[in-house]
Amino acid sequence: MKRNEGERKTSWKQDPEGVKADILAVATSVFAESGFSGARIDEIIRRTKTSKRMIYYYFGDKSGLYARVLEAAYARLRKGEGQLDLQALPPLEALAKLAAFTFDFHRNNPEYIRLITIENIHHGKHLKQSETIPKLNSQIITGLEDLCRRGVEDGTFRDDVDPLELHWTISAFCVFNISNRATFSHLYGDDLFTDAGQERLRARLVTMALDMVRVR
Amino acid sequence: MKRNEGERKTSWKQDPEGVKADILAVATSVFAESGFSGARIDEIIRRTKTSKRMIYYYFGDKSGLYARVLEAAYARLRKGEGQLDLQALPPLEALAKLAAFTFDFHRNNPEYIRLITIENIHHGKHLKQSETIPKLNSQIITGLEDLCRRGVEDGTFRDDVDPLELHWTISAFCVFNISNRATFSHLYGDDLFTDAGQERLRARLVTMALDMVRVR
DNA sequence: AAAAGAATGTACCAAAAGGTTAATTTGTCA
DNA sequence: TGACAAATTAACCTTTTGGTACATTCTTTT
Repeated sequence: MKRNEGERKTSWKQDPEGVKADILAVATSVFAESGFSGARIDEIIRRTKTSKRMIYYYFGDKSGLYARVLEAAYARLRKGEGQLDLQALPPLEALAKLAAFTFDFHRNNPEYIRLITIENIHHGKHLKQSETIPKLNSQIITGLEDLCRRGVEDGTFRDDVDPLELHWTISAFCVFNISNRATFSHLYGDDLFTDAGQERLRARLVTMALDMVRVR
Repeated sequence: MKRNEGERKTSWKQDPEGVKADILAVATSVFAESGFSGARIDEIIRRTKTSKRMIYYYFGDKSGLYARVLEAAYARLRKGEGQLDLQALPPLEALAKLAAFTFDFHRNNPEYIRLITIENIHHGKHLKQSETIPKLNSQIITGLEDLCRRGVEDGTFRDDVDPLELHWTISAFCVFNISNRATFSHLYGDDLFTDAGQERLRARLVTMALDMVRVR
């Protein structure tokens, strides 16, 4: 695949969307792997079919690229949840499904969580530049509000449940599972990160979520 | 305070421990503020009373310095817990105290959590170099094992409680509260991070911890 | 088909950043 | 007290790194 030294690429197709998508995909991996400051523009470009110039042509600078990567990560994270169709289920079942799904989804997509963790290290400064992300995320809260309202109406939920607190708790569980895996497993062993361990943690989360809302 | 240009410091006291402590304290702040790759050696040294050479003299290189910073952070984190004297309380009360204390302690010492989060971004590679940290952390688990044993004996705890899972859950709650604050509060508002909100979250954690172990 | 503009590749640059060299001062011990 | 080791300072060096200048090729429009 490697071209000879000094040989110049003498012909190509214009493909702005393809180039942007290529860069974004690779940048997602590299940023998730090494953090914002640790990621190297040259490393990103090396794994890409295009040239360094294109990053600056389309994304302005390293921060701009990271902001777009983060945006895409949030979009895909919330897109999954949106497809759950929680309205179709009784409230308690819907909550159980949401919690279990979130756990699995984060587990299967650790890159997104890592990007969010990295963003927190940098005090959320790229997030503040985005206009699309806040809209995306309000959906999950309105979804939970809906769920709680239905639960209260049919008598299965207590009436003092805070949807935001519920979301916070589920997120804490699912995010920690990814973001602190390296140190936790090194200090305390792998037991909770085996398939069996993860199933136990997921069951624990579902139990906790249901206990938070259920009438006593 | 600024000395004139070119003026050379012509007299000083030797103070290895003081210099090391100075560097460690400043490096803790700078690493916690900017991450490992984002932190600048020059910035660390600028906030220090000593000169750049001293970092390399005492800590080898940037990674070595970070490893020591992380070590110190873990030590102070666990030291707090060690002073709780949980043996003096009935198991359920002891667990409630531990959970609430951990929540407050992490909240009051966000730098340590940030350092651990940063270490996770870097896949725990500095942690692997440390020999003292694993020993420190095993204490918290043996403490919880003790607690569970006492609880089972006096009939207040179920007999299938996993101390490690308990620790994992408490950590998830307390760590997420710090590590994801920037993005969470930006997306969903500050409500849970006000004093009142934090009290609710702490109460929630205690409830959850007790529910995990209590006989039904 | 010519011109204009968008997209792309290559070579290069200036500054930043981690790290080192060499000299100077302080402390210790025979 | 004088030599030797430890501690410290200031200046310097090398590589890395994000970013840019400029030329070239593709695409569209007139």
